[in-house]
This record gives sequence, structure tokens and C-alpha cells, in this order.
Amino acid sequence: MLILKDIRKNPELFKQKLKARFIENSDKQIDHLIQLDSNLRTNLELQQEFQNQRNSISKSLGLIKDKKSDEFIKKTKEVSEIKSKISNLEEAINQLYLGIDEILHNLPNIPDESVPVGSDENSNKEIKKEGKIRDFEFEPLSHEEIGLNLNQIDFETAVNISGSRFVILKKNIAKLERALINFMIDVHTKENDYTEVNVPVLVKEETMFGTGQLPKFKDEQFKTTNNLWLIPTSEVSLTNIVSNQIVAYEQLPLRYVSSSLCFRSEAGAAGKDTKGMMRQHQFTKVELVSIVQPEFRFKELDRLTKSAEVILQKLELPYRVTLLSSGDMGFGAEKTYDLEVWIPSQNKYREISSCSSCGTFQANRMKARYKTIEGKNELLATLNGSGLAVGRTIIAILENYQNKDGTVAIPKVLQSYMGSEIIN
RNA sequence: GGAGAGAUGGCUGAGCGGUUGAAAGCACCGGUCUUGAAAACCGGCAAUGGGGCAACCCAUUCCAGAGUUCGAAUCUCUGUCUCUCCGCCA
Repeated sequence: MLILKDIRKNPELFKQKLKARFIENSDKQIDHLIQLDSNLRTNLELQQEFQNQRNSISKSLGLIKDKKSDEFIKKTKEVSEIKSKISNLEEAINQLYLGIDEILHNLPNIPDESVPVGSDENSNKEIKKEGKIRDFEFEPLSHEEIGLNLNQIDFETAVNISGSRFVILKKNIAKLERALINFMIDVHTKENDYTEVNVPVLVKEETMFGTGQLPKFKDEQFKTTNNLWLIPTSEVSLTNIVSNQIVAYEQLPLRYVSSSLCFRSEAGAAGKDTKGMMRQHQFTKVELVSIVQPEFRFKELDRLTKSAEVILQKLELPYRVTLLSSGDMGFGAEKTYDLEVWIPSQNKYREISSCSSCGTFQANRMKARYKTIEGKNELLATLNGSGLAVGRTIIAILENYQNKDGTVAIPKVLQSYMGSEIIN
């Protein structure tokens, strides 16, 4: 959530930055916000003045011994008049708060200066390419063809029991998922200094609000009949570890890694990636979250992105890094690097990790703060990134490591986890 | 599912309807003492919002929301959450 005080101080800056985010009516929204805020403060001042009067009269009433004296009765009457004024103002104030929240809760974060301005992925900036794209001496198959031929990926049965966008993995490919989780978490804990955490996948509404999934994106989430929500990424649970907390300065940075199932309704993605397991309602993702002082956030973003990249490098998968444009970033992000892995059957790079700095945007929503050296409470900066999406990593391995005979080689770093060198 | 207990400042934990924003202890910060440290002693130490150049002032906050009252942490109702025991279950 953007910080109202900052907007009040410099509305034009926010108008300009939101324009870069291609938000409809952003100018109007900011103007409206400023208007509501100024009305709010006028009313608030007035209300506080009346409250002050009420308090001091009440206090003096407490000192009057004779509760039936004229003075007591007169002052009592006075107070009840003031009270009705206060409650009238209160109603107005509550309406103003609602109006402000309505706008503020639905405005996205503003982009950092280094973010290229553009409405969609066409304005993303390629930062670098790594790894060598394999030159196949045969026509490479897609992962679903490979899995089907090996009888280790089963969409039909999954559709039977759960519907579309679900999959069943079997034998070596099922084991590959488990191996990847262990491999990734091992690297992040041993080499990248992340703390392993195991988190709930069902969370409260306010938890989803904290990281920005709610209220705006409720259609993209699954909700239980008990008013709990299935997380679309463990960024939600991990980041909320610091919600409503005041973290001691010396405890920072906090770095968490977790593997979890992620659930997405894919409401707006009808017809997209309908084949294969590129886009599922349920998938496994290893997630990295860093909690730092705001001044260190961009340094941490580089570190986090590198931590994710290392996984691709160790798996020897070709990938590229892009800097997302202002219009392509997620709701809470101020700057995002995407890691895209090479998918031979599609002849293009596909997103496998998204590493973002959210600045104080999420922290403001979840009241996550830290104590500065001066002893002040300030909002934290939160960052997150996939390290990596496991389902898509399986796709990448199957396709990039496939052999002509339908078997698949196992990347060197995974062989000890798999206990073999080949999937057959 | 049945029965009960509870939710107070960074933590532990008192709290009578009327200077209680809240005792006490711990932690933390500053000082005295000490060669230094510890101990001891003295002092300080909540958040949020608003106003002021500032010292500072005002308002709100004792889980949340309604209510009673001139006045509520303290009384009433509702909700949420936590804990204990029993039952059921992984």
C-alpha cells in the first residue's frame, strides 16, 4: 500500500508514476484521495476539539461531590450536546476512511526509476542470456509428449479426479519433483544463507491482504468455506511472518526459503497454456523471501535474483534475465527481474522465476516494522522471488535433457538426489 | 463435537467505573561508582493520528465491533483468536 503521507506531500509525482503503471483514472483517483484526506483531517481536528471539551468537563464532573447540584446537571447537559456533535462527525469520518481505503487498497506500487516504462512485456529489457541452447539432432518433443511416452505424466486421470489444469506425475518424474525441492532448498540454505521454513498454505484473509492478493485479485484465488484462502505462492506466508511485528535492527536481514504447494484459479487465463503442465491450478514452488531495511533493498534484490539464478546454472539450463517494464510488473512490485528458461518445444524462453522488491508496499499493508538504530519504528522492505518454480523446472529438464530414444538424462547436480543418471 | 479458562506496553504480569497510558518485574538506553566489567544505586523507556519552527500540545488505542454511563482496561452484548480437559481423527 502506498503511503498516504507521501502522496499528500507530492501528489504530482504519484500521478506520474501511476501513469507509468497504466492505471485507469489514476489522476482522478489521486485527486479524489487528496480531497478525501483533506476533508478527513478537517473533520478529525474538529472532532478532537470536541472530544477534548467532553473529556475536561467529564473530569470536572468527577470532582463534584453533589451529583444533584445545579452545576452538575447543567454540565451534564452540556456534555450530551457535545457528544451528539462528536458522533455526527464520527459518521462522516468513518465514511472518509472507507473512501480512502477503497482507493489506497487498490492502487499498485509505483515503479522504481530504473524500471523501463511500457504497457506490457514488449517493453521488458533483456539484461543477459546465460547457458548454451542445445542444438538438437532430432525434432525435440514437448514435455507432455515425453511424459506420456514414458507413462510418467498422466493428464487423463488427473482430469478424471480433479478436472482440467491438474496433473499426475509417476515414477521417476514424480521423484524428480522431490529431488528438485531438496536440491533447491539445500543450495539456498547452505550457499545462499536462507533459513528453511515450512509454512501453512491456508491463511486468513488479512494475510492475503498483507501481501496484496486481496482485495483486488480475489477472483484469482481459491477460498475455503471456512473463510481461509489457499496461497498462490508461499511468498504470502513467508512475508507475513513479520506482519504486525517490530523487528530488532540486529535481526535483519531475515531470509526465508520454503517449498510449498501453490494454488491459482487462473481465472483470466482461459485458453492460455492449455496443453501440458505449464499452467496448473496446483503446483510446487520453492520461494525466497528477504526482509531488509529499505536502504538495502536493491542490493538485496540483486542478491536474491542471483540466488535464484544459481539454481539454473547448476542445473545447466539455458536462461535469460529480463527487467520487467512498469506495466508488466505485479501489483506490489516496484522492480522485478524475471528469469526465463529455454523451452525447446516452444522455441522460446518462459518465466520460471520472478524476483521483486516490494519496497515498503507490503510492509505498510501488514504493519511490518523494524527499530532503527535511533530507536524509531520504520517500515521494512520486503522482497520475494521463486527459487524456482518446480513444475516448470521439471518441464525444462525433460525438454532440454531429452534423448532421441525418449529417455531423459538427469542433470549432474541432481543425480545423487535421484540415485540415477537417467529417466526411463 | 461437549465442558471450561483467557486475550493488558518488546516480554512476564497487576488492575477498585473517575489525573490509569496503565503497578511491578525482565529486557533495553543514559548516569553514578569501578583501571575496566559485573553488581548496586539513580533516571529514562508504548503505538498511531493531528497541530506547532521548536520545547511541546491534543486525540485515539488495554483482541475487534456495538452498547450502558457525564466518565469504561474495568459493566452488558456480539464476533474473532488462543489455551486446558473430554470425545473423534491424521
